[in-house]
Amino acid sequence: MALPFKKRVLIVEDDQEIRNSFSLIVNSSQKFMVVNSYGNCEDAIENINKDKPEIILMDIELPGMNGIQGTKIIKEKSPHTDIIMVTVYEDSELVFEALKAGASGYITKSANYMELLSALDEIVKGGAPMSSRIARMVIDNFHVNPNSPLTKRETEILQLISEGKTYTQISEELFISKETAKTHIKNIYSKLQVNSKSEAIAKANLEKLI
Amino acid sequence: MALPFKKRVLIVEDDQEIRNSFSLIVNSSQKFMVVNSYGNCEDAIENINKDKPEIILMDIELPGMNGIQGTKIIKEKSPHTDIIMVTVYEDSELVFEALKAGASGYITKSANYMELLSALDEIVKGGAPMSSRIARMVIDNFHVNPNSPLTKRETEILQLISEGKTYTQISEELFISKETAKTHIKNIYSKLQVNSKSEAIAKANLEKLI
DNA sequence: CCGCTAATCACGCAAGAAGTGGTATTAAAT
DNA sequence: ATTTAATACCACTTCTTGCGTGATTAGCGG
Repeated sequence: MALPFKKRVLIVEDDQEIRNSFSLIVNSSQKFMVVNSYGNCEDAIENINKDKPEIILMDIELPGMNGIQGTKIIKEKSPHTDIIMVTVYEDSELVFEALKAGASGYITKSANYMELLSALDEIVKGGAPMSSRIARMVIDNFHVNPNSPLTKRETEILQLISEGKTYTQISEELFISKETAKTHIKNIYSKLQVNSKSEAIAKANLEKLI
Repeated sequence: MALPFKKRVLIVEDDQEIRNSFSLIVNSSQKFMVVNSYGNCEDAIENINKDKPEIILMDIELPGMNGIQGTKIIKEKSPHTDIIMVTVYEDSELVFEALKAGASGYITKSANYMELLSALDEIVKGGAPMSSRIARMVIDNFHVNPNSPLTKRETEILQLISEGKTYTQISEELFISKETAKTHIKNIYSKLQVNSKSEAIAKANLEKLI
């Protein structure tokens, strides 16, 4: 393997021991090299244009700015850097926040030698390394509730509401009168116990009705 | 391994050859057995309570009802059956539709012996087998656009709008006057080129602004 | 220091959209 | 035969939006 083309990896992790152990593992590979490591996001952000990492292993719990906030800022400054979160928690809120912030992978600190390197490989080949549990969490998040209280027509209309359509547009699109659209929407509101379009959308997303 | 505890696998696939080859592979494993295989969803749905599969390998392109529609119906009738889509396409629309319908995995027909069995293993241990590209596609879907045209405050307000809040609620929650909330919302509308809350939500989701 | 942007606050008025509360008919499904 | 889903209309109220205008304060970068 051609040495000059090793992928540049940056580590952001406040625990010195973990930092060292990860560095050793990454550097042991023919394909990767650690360009730098920091104990906080602020330093990493400051030096991002100098370090030019292609991949960052990012802790979430950090002194000062946390890893999720840091991920957002780094992705703004360096959009093509892939970030893998490395954390002890598999808490669903944190996972989704991290993914929204721009993370492309999510592994736990218990990752061993092989798991860490295969996560890096996975990133390089355009994938998204995740533990089984995270993968399932993410996929489950897409699932639409099959036990919706809404009828087919109501769901159809709720869908159009979520696309930002007005009463008039909905009625035109479905070839029904505006009054009928209103009736359906009234029924949707009463079933979902809401009283506005945006509340209906919020509830629909929350309960995965669309 | 205890034979009576083999996991029950059902195959829905219209190509006889693929059906046979998948059957052979699955049956070759100590951990899985093919309980039945069908060339269309209709037959699979009809016999679902008799076959009692724990896992279904489901094709998408099928004569009659397609695999996505079939997945929806099967998940209604048998919520605990895990469904893995097996298809030639990795088209993003189809993938997301399949996941919304209730699929827990997504592999391609080119999957070999090992890939197929490890997908089944992955499902059994509560994961979500996917190819690298699909995993990335799914994760990318979470990423929030870091180049939003909106200011921090406007994003904050857009967030509240998406939660179904009224002008009054927004102003109360942010300790600002109703008039100020209106001003911000007007600015949001002009930046997003929309003219209602629900359109703003739609655009925000589309462009991943929140 | 100056200029810009963001964030805040405020008023008014008209038109249209949305929401509330009824009633009612028809077809399909059970 | 009864219920559910889908359709439609009316009347009335309230909220939202469009358009315009103006002003203050804080913070940032040149």
